[in-house]
Amino acid sequence: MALICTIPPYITKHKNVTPFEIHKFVKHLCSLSLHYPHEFDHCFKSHSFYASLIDNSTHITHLYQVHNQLVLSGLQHNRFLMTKLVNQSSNLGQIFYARKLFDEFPDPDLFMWNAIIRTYSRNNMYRNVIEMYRWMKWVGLHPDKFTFPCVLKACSELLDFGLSCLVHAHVIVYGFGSHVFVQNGLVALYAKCGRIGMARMVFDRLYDRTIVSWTAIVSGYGQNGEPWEALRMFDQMRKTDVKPDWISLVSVMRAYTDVDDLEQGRSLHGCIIKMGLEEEPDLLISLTAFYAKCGEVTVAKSFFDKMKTPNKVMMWNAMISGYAKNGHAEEAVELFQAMISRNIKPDSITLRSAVLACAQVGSLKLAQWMDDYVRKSKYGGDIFVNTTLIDMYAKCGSVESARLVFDRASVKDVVMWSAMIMGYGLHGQGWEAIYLYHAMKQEGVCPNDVTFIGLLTACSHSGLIKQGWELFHCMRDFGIKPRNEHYSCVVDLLGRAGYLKQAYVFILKMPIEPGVSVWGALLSACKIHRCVTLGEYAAQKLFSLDPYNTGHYVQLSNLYASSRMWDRVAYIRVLMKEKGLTKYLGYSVIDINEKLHTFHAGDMSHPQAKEIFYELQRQERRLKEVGFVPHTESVLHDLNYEEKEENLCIHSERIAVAYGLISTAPRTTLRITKNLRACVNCHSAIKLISKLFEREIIVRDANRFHHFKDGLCSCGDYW
DNA sequence: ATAGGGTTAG
Repeated sequence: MALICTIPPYITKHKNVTPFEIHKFVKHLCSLSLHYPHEFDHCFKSHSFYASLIDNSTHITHLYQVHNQLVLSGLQHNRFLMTKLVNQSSNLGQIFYARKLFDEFPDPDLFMWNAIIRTYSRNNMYRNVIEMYRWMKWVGLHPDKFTFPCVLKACSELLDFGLSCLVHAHVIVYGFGSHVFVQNGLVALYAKCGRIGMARMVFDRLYDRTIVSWTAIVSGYGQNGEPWEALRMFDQMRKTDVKPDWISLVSVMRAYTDVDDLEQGRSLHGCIIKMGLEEEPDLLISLTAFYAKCGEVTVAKSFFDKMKTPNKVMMWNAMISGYAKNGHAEEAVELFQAMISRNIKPDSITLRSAVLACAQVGSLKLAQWMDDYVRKSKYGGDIFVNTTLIDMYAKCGSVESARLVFDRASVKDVVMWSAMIMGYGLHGQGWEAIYLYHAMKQEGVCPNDVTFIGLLTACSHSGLIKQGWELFHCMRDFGIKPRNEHYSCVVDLLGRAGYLKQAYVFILKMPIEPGVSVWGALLSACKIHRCVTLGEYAAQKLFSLDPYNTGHYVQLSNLYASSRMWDRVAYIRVLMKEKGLTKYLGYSVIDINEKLHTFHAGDMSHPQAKEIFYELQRQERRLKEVGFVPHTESVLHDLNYEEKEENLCIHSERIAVAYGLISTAPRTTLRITKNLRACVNCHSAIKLISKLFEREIIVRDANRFHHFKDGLCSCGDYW
């Protein structure tokens, strides 16, 4: 037959056949074979003919046809062709069809088993991988060098260390103790299980290290919080003949991201361009994450915009988390909303980053929207997402909502308990934090260093001096070494109670070098208790440790102001000018009708400015009526503010309060976020306003929350 | 005939 002589070489040898042509050809052959069965015998019995058809098929219907034809030709028990069919089903993502073929095959051999195991591995169905592996051993087959890599991958994804050890034992028993592919799998496996030491041991014993081995160890250190070691290994790799490929560079990029080394990362980016790997989509994601995390959000955004497949969740995640981590919280939220409107499904990491961004925006309305979204998604039970939600609500001013999330979470670990404790601490609810700590121990959860930071902060924010002191000493019972954050809480506690000398002695006895937070706490205490000499000493330490932070100069100036040492106040002003330090501009944000309104000191730019200032005057009159005396010294000399605005005596938080009062129904709680510390004068004024106008007012300043109610503040006038 | 490594992050 002329037809058959011309078509088979074309279809079997030419790789660029379109699916349509195959489809048509198979159909054609099948129909012809019904009419001329004998003429086609030689063709339908040729294995290479079928093999080629299978390899070139691009749609499941092609496979159905080939399978039908195999059955007709009595080849349905041919191991070679049936395995090929399973493999190709796997390539086309047809997991269930692959399994059906496997199940129908009477006596599968090792090839067939490997094919079905690989199918599950490629589709991230790791439980099935293990199930098939166990079954395969049960029927008496020995796993080989093709089985183990898939099984090891499955162990590492399931994070089952016990199972991993068992499989490692099998590797040795079946004689693959020094096979490179299998060993590479072991390196990656131990690294993922957090046993980087074991990973390194396996790696060191490898005598033929490929790029895959190096990538496994570099990424292993990266995943285990040792980016410096990861970079050191990469350096070592470069001294060998092994050439980096794009997958290995993903891990190296991540290490540079973690150590925040913009310069080195940039130079690696240069190498990537030279190697012609810049268009590699997944490497582009790593580059985006790198630039975003290092603060170069514009560069990152340009990569993001270059993205070819706009539904790659990881790219969105890299950009959203990058924005969130660099003070571009609003952009992060906008991008998240853009993602949803484009119908791209966020994953749990997207949600974590978006929630983190909401926490930074500080709007309770936005926080509630985010919470609703999470609850409707399939990540409502995700322990990471819920922990971030707790943190978000606490930072947006509603510790009650944070508690609701905490209570509805079915699984709780240390980090979640700590986040809730930290939330209470932020709001000065020390007793709640301590109750929660006891409840946590009752549940059998062991506290860690972060738990104690939360507890000590809670005690210091609520003035629970004795309790804080006791808790600090409890840390030893859990084998936790105090860090600077812990010490600074204790200094704060002692300072609050007026034990300034004791606080100083406590610092001198610290077994580690006291850091910025410790001296900062001492300076604050000196400001409250007007202790100039010790305060100056603390300030000197701060200036040498953290010379470009304006806040320390402001604190020292406030200390001088509190002691009416105006010449010193003026001197600080000169000092700051000499050092070229500019004062931060203070601003306050209030959320009214789901819109954020930002005010600077003396701000006249708001459309309702007239009404606001009328309200402010009304407030001033009422305050004077009840005998309120402004703390003129701190107002006039508070370096938080621009000079001309100081003269106006109208700080941003007061404007926000005034606007809140005229824009909301009586008794509505006002929630305000301020970028700097609260000033003494505004603090006293708002306390009175909360009583006179019967409003609860919650102000988040740079350090903590102030709950104003009935003329009092939750901070107890110490901050 | 079949294989291995990587990326966001409370």
